[in-house]
Amino acid sequence: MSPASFYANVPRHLVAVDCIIFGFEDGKLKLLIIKRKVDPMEGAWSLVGGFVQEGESTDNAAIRVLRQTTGIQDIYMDQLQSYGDTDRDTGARVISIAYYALIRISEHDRLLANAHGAHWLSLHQIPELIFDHNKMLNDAMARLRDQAHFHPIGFELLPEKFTLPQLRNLYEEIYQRPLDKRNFRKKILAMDILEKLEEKDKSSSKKGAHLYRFDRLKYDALTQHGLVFEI
Amino acid sequence: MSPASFYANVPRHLVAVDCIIFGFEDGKLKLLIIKRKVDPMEGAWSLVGGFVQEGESTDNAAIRVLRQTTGIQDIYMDQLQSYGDTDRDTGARVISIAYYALIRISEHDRLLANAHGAHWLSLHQIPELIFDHNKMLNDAMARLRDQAHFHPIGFELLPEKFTLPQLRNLYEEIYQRPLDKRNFRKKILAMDILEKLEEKDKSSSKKGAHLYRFDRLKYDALTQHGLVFEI
DNA sequence: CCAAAAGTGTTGTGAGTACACCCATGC
DNA sequence: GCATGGGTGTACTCACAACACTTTTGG
Repeated sequence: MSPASFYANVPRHLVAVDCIIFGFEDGKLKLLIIKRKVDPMEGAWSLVGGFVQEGESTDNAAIRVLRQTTGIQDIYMDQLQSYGDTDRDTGARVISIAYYALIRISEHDRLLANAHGAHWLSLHQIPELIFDHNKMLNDAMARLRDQAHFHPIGFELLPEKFTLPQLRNLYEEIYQRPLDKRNFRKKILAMDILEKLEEKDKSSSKKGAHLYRFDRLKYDALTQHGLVFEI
Repeated sequence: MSPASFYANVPRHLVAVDCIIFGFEDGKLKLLIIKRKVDPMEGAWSLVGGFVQEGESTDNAAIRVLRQTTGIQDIYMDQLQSYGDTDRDTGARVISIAYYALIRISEHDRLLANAHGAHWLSLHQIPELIFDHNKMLNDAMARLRDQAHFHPIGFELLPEKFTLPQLRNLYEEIYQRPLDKRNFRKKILAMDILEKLEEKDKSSSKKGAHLYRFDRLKYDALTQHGLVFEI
């Protein structure tokens, strides 16, 4: 059997990527979604998605789709899993590979996203999404919780400089449960991976909270020597 | 834009499934692999795989491919992740969705597998596999370790009746480190999810070890009430 | 009787958790 | 001067880890 004949006559499929994009703003976890512009389900809420092109890796497809649809780029992104039920897309048989992403919401991102018709919605206000997108979101939330537990990915959602109350608030959102203030500080500071800055952020209190910066180099070094991140 | 025109003119792709199939025999974790029968790389070692057919979900494709290639069916199987680099398959651009599976190796399975040209190899003896299959295997091992830690999937690899030394041996293989005999017994028995049988297995000692059975119903019930499996 | 694997308890330690008051400052 | 959120220390509990001897029985 020649190579040509092995790969020939094999059915081909539409392959899409869908992005579950998390952000953190005003103390709330948020999701970026858009109004679908094409039939079927035109006008319904949808994750950001698009088709994998020829000669394009699926990872690159996710990056491209995100940039084209929202103007966002250079962010933390990882594959979630693929969704391959035959009837998941009501318009055609489409196999979709879901990616989840974490971004720092800033005015810049917000403006770009808005210009592209994308919206940040609080996780508690997510409407019915098309197809199996709600399931993708649930799976992504579960993955986010799992990842956050043992990997320092929370910092991908915060500005470069952040306060400990902000950081704790973020993890409370991710885990959906309150965390003790003192124990949280103790644990995160004990890891010795944060750089304490002189500046204070007075935007949320009169006293002001110290700003910190995540020291990735230090984190990498300590990880080499057996440090296990855990929050 | 009509539905037809949205999905038309979108490039289509070959989509494969590849199965990382773990078994446990003679106190060793093993992997089921085959000799590839087609070019390119004919004769090289490969994971069990095949193409997703039209009108077939990817989950079902994995089940079908496994059955057709090895005669094995009705086993624990879960999606790992997809692999979408453009040049991962040297014969054509193929997007592959990897599944990992756990099976109880028995004479029955072994004969079937052999008849289909499949071989069980100890994890320490895995040769170079085609394409990115070694990477898939590594990812699957990592997933297996993660899953085994908090989910009772180890039992999928053991016969219905097993001894505690067998069970401990299995986890030592999965984690690649020795586990304390007493602490292991204490922990697993404390969960109260094993049924102790009267019979003993004398195949590996003169004294004989008690046989146990995993009580899934009890496990499910206890899980409802907050039990967290952990080994 | 002895080799070989199965089975059995206790103790120390470190991490997790619970918990209440003072501090700094803008208004 | 007071309201608001930021910051700090201690004590208890429990799960984990370390560890050595007895039991059973086939040969």
